[in-house]
Amino acid sequence: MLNMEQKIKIFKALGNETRFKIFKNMFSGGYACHIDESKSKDDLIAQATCVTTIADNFNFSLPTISRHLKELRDANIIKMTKKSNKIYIEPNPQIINELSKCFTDLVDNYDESLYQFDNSKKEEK
Amino acid sequence: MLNMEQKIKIFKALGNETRFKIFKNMFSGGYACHIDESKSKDDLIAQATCVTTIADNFNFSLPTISRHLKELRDANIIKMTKKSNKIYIEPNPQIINELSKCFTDLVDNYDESLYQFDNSKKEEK
DNA sequence: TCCTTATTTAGCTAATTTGTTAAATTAATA
DNA sequence: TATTAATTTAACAAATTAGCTAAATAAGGA
Repeated sequence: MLNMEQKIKIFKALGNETRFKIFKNMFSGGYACHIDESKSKDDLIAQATCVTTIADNFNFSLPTISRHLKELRDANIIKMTKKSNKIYIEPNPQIINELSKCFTDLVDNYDESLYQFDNSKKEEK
Repeated sequence: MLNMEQKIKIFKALGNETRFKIFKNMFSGGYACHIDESKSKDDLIAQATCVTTIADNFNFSLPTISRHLKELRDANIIKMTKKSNKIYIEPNPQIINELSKCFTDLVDNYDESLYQFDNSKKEEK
């Protein structure tokens, strides 16, 4: 389960246009490429991409993108794995699933709290 | 459907501790109170709370909380309704449901894109 | 070993955010 | 009508964020 601090970190990370785009592209396969042909195609690392590849998609300097990636990593949204002199980046779907669950829980609890005041609404569920 | 700009606005809004707490309390009923006894109990406005009540829960000045609430409203996370000289505040569960759906969609799409590389994983679903 | 590639760190500036208090606005109430 | 209550706006300061370039680090290849 995510604690409040972790959730806020995730929101902060995704509340910036550049980081949000990286995140989105990451998950929708925008950067995905099979870099290491010697590796099996189900090897996530081989499919993932590196800092420079991501930076090429933006008009910002490499160090700037590097720092954005660090923030996404600190928020646990992406995983970064060093392999030789490159860093391979993968999304972390688990954390997004958890976050999604937090939201639905919150709304479900809210719906329930409304029923305390109004029993007629129970039928709508 | 939420566009990118709207999503980023929501993340930015929730990426601040004070605003996150307001949001959380809002949904978990922390501030909920039946203010207007003359109104039906299923009247959301009557159950909602006002700016000063929320500010009482924080060690920040009223204008500061007022501005935080404005940001939550601009992100469509809460609704603010003026009634006489008070502003009644309710959460907007719809937007949170939508956001939650965006996340699950993203993860689902990501999972699918993985299956393109590895058919053996399809059974796990 | 020297050069190249990939990435991060350091040091800096500009922009944005977050807080403050004081003043303005709006509506209810005495 | 004068006062009080609820809220926002304005003007400002401090902290944080987001960008840059230059330098440092780490690994691979000639």
